[in-house]
Amino acid sequence: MRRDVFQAIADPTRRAIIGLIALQAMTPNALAEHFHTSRQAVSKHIKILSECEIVRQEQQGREIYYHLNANKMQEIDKWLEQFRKMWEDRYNQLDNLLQTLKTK
Amino acid sequence: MRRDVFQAIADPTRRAIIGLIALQAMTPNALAEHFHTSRQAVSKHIKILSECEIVRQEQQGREIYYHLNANKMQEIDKWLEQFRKMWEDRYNQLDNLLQTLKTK
DNA sequence: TATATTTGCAACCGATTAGTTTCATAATAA
DNA sequence: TTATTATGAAACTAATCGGTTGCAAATATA
Repeated sequence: MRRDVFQAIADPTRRAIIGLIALQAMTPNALAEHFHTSRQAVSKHIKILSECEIVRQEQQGREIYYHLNANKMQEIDKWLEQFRKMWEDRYNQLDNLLQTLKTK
Repeated sequence: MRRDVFQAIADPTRRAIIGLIALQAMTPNALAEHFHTSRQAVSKHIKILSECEIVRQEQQGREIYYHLNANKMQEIDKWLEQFRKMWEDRYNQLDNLLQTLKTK
């Protein structure tokens, strides 16, 4: 079972879950209300996010609040670092402009 | 067929391909030498990267040089933007420190 | 021309994915 | 105690994924 941040954010539902709990910690039930899938399906997504430490749980009675571990998101940022100079490069900008004109 | 940048970078081989062509445009054959898979398998990865515009091809005779479209990488950076304040937040840093101590 | 090289595509295969339904457990409420 | 509620886990399924082999087309070389 491959379980890393990149595989975790590949799914659009999981990205949405991450976006939601970034604003506010939430329970699985509360999260499920935002999607057109079952509560169990959302729970499976949360499990994947837990396994690669993108979320942390905080038990409160029978409810479990899931928090975002933003530091894990930083791992993706770190990988992007090697390309950052490239998209800021003026030659790359020009190349992009030419490409855009070509497709029009 | 879901085909977006996030799904494209989920596979470690594809991330390696992206890393390689970021340094220098390469042909599929040259790329395949870096992996323990067949040339065709690498070609399939390139196809996926092409379909979501992460790479662009430049034909030269019978060879095809694949270039990185760094601007597409920027899309990921844009998504990360919403979390950037969080991991830079000193409270998040403290939370992370406490979590580290707890697991030791 | 005949041959070798570079590449993409199709068909196939086993493993994984994202969803479902059903069930068990633990905490709260009547 | 007896529901009710919140949750995770198990079993199953259709679709997708990442790999393979074999083949066809186009270009370069002998």
